[in-house]
Amino acid sequence: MAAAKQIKPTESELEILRVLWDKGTATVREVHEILAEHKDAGYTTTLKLMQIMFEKGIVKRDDSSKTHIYRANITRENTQQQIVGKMINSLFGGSSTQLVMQALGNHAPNKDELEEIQKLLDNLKKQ
Amino acid sequence: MAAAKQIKPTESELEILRVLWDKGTATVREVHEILAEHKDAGYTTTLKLMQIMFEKGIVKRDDSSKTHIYRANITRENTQQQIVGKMINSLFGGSSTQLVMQALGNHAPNKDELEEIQKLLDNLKKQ
DNA sequence: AATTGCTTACGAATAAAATCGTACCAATGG
DNA sequence: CCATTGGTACGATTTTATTCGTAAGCAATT
Repeated sequence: MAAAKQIKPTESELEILRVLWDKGTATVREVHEILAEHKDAGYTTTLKLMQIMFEKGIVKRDDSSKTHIYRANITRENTQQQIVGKMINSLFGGSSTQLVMQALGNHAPNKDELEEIQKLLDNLKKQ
Repeated sequence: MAAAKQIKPTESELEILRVLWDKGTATVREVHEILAEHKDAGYTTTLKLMQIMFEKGIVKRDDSSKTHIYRANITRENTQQQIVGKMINSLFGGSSTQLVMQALGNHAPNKDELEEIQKLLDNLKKQ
């Protein structure tokens, strides 16, 4: 198995990744339009960031036509795992439970979600 | 009520805060000794960071004697909430459930912890 | 009184991230 | 054919975070 990539996207890179994860593929302009709704930075800034991400291997791109088409090269799941893991260690003294309590306490889920969590919990209990 | 502080500690600042949260109060040297176990940076680096944190209001200090005594000026709970909240939005599309599943799935808690989570879950279900 | 050791203060260097201006290229429409 | 439009490339600047060297104060010890 290939060594796990130990890549740590910056805050801005994460914003871009979110768009790519949602859309699957996107051009710089598409990404930029979406980011611009909430953030204000010029087009070339987004472009440059995506170029840097390409150099780092965080995204792939198809440059066969003039307008390049980007896609994420790391999965949402892996990135989540990476970041959550680090946060558990740095903020919750290594206890995932503490994190879970914090998350549930402050952002209560609805009925369906509660059920889902219950199921996972039941599974964990069996082991 | 005073407006909630929207302070975002950096990575290094978080390391220092962890020590202060654990110990309650500490001198620069004490903090530094602990950090130095895992990280390698000079004493004045830690000092400077703590001075900056003081300017930002992240920590308080008692400078009545030569060796200043520091303590955190933001709570662990608030900071956790802040950071977890942001992560839920930026990485999990606003769904705390997704974060919880991720955390539990990859860092399974032990029996006692499972019970604790179960209790919280039961409480949430009642509402 | 001089030396040593521990402290804070603080400017400055370095590193990393984000931003933007400008050049340049290709396709398109007049 | 030329101007316009929309794209990439890329150097330079700005901003933020981190690191450290050096000065200066103070107290204890020689």
